[in-house]
Amino acid sequence: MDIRSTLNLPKTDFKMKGDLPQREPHFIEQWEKGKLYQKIRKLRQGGKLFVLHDGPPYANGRIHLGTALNKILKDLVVKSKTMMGYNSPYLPGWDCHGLPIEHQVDKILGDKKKGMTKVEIREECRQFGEKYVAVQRDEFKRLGVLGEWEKPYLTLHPSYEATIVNQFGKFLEKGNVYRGYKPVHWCIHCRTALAEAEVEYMEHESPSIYVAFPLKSDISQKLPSLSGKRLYLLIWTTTPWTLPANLAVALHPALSYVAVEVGEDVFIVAHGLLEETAARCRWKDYKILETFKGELLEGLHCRHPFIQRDSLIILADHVTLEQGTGCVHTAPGHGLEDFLVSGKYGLEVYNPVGDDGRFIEKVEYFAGMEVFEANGPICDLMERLGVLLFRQTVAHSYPHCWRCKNPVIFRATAQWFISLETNQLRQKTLEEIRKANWLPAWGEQRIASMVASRPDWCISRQRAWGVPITIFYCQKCHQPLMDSRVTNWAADIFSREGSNAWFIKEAHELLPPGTTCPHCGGSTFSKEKDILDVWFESGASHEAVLGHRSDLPWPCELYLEGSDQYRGWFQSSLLIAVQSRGQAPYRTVITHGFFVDGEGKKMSKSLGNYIEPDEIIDQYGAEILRLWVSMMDYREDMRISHEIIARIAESYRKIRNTCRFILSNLYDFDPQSHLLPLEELSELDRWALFRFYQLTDRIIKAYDSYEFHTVYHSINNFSAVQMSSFYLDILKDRLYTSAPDSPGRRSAQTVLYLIIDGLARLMAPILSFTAEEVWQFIPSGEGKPESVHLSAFPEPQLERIDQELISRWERLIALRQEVYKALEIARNNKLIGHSLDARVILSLPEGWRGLIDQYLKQLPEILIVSAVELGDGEGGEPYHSTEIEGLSIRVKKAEGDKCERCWNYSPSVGDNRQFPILCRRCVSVVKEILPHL
RNA sequence: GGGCCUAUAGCUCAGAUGGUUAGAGCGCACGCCUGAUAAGCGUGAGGUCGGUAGUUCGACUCUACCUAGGCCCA
Repeated sequence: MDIRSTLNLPKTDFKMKGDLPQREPHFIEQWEKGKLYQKIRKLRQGGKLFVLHDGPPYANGRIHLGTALNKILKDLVVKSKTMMGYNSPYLPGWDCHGLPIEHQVDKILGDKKKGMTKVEIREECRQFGEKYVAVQRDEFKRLGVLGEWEKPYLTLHPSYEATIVNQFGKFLEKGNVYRGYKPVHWCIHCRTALAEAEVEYMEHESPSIYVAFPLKSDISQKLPSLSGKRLYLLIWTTTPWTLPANLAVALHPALSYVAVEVGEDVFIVAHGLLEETAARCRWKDYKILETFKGELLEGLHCRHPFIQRDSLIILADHVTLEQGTGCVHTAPGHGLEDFLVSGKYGLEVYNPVGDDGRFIEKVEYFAGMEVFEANGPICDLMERLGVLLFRQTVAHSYPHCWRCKNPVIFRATAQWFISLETNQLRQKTLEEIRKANWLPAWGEQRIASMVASRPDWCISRQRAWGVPITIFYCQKCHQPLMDSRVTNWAADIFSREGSNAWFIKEAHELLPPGTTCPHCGGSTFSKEKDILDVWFESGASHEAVLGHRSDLPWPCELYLEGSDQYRGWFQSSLLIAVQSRGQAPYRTVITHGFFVDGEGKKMSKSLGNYIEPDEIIDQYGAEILRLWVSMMDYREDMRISHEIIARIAESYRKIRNTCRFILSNLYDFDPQSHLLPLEELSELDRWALFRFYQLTDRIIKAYDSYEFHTVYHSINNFSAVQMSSFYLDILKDRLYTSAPDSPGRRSAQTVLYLIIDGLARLMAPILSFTAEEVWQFIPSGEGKPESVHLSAFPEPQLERIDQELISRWERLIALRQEVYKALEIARNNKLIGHSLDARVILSLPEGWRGLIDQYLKQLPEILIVSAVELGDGEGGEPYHSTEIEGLSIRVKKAEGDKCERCWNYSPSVGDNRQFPILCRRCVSVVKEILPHL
């Protein structure tokens, strides 16, 4: 007789090896063909809404780990909310306009661009953007992310463009839009503004000069000892050509300054830079007359060194002791920091330099001169005037035009701004920040302090690829036509023809008929050339996407992006929403950290620590990437390295194998007919089920609070500890050796079925592929949906849990751990190999007698040994437990022979003449299975 | 340089309101099994909690500073 054929050994087609890179695409195909996403929508129709509004990624390249991580997190949220019963649609979108795309297209076009019209260039950009939308869409789908991929929202859609213009109109309408000046990088060769991304830093030679600004104000009140002296503030600069635009000298409020007497003159410089300055200016004998903080001089005036004009002394935090004199020449029209600080003092953003890089007419001495050429003459003049104390040439890193490679200048140009003060926009925005829920909580303070201190929003970009700023200029009086009626008219046209209309049509074709200039009555207009900042575009997404469909209401529940978006999308969205609706577009904002390498360092292609999503997907599967995302606490930076990925892949195998083992023992289980009620389950099985209920509760709570790493750790622990090493290990004997339909076996199978059914659901948001695969192998219970993603999380059923039962079993487990230490010693002494070789003799402390008496019969099963006895036993020193005081354990070789069927040792083996190789228990089972024998 | 954040075993995480020998899983080492087998089981070795100085009877947990790193600004 073949003994093995009388056993119920595990059987399954569920593969031990995941083969995820091969298997996953099949599931994606299956989901698409089966219209899974649409079925989910239908199923959840009418359920409570939970809308995560997708922040549009930028469509200018393939996805990287950061984008993958963001999309996976969103998918975890949407899937988990869906399985909690919410109706949680996911409409993805893309940011398609803007410099990064135009810049790439510029590179591709090269010189060809010069002969092209704006419309033609824009067409190239559109194709580029759409190409990457398609690429990224496939990459996101490959990650297992479910959503409305067929009809995503794109910022280049005509309807979206119209929304942008409408939203701009809201700012116009309330008077928040104004025209101002702001310094930008400017290439005088190409005669164009450059973005930061378009300048390259290269070595450049500049003059390095020290210039004395005579103090004009009377200082005797503040520093009487200096009264009557010839005082100068000494500044340092490497751009003499910006001196004609000097309007101020900045000091640091808290730094220490000195007034040093050198002959007849007294110079004011930072104390920390005195030595260096003195050496350069060749001051042989100098004397410190006074020491004071920079803030003391605030508001006093100097004279400009060669122009009949005053220069204000101001305070600025950007003043440092790195180089110079601690007194910083400030030209609001030629420096960003200068510009920002000068706003506080109401200084004019004065720019005396034209598009061609030449000084304008009214500049004394240097009108018409090109700025770089003016450096020498300016220094010569100052030398003659005796205000130049030092002059040298230095080589330093200086911005150059990425295209023509010439040095660029910083020059204020006309820009459109949105005022944050008009209508108390800043104030209202801060109030809305307080009302929203920020995760992590510190995010609230972070964005609040940013909004509180940010300058007005500069919305102008001197570019082609974007939505135009829909403002016209009267040809007659040159006043801008700022009217939301005009804006909305343009929006209407855009909604039909797209924003290209602005570049194709003439101004009069874009204006309501009969439009006249409110200032002069003029009726001919020209179009603004600037386009809108792309942050304005993506910031309008809530208006474009939400509030138009019943399942996508405004505001939404959640925004979920990287922590860089406090400055970006969270803020631009908020400003637009507050302006237009007086309310934040989101109730909750979650941020995640950035991915870094195994040492916590930023990844870069040049450092060689860069990992592409494809590397992981091709080698391990998207599932491993999903598991990585879930394992990490995303609120902090997330480390990734080949080691980390390898670890994850290993833990995946453990989870997969646990599932496989459970499935392999359900091959003959039909839940419809074999499922036993709770009361008929064995105590151990109930223990397992209760632990699973607890797990369910913990996991659902973790999902609900977006703590996915807790889900991962819980599942991991459960499958390794509770299941694999304890429950399943014990169960093998019962599953394999009992009669197939015996109550004990069906009891175990009932619990295994309930656990695997629930586990598949609980892990589905994270392990979307594996859960689906497992799902297909689970015997069909009542009303089992075709996809795990159409199911719901299991009920925790906490009320069914018998806490006392659990406590009793916790003690039994503690005992088991101690017995295993004793078994290990016996194993090392070659007394036993397998634990079934052993007979265990327990000597119990007082408090354990009752419990063990109660479970004595079951102990061999629980301990997986052949026999357990109570008493002191004989021979040698027993193992004294360190964890349970008073417990000692003896391990002996089991008595009797090994039953060839169940591998337990028993004196009963050999008793039965018909089956001499079987123990008593197996004899009866075999007789039951094979009654004819 | 500024704002915000992070720092617990090789890896990923736990460690309310400060209080016994700092926990888990994985990995690792060694062993067992060969009826979960490119699996399963067991035992064990690994941290003094980034550093320094404080507060306290007592700090991984509070304070300051420093170091390393991240995001955003400059």
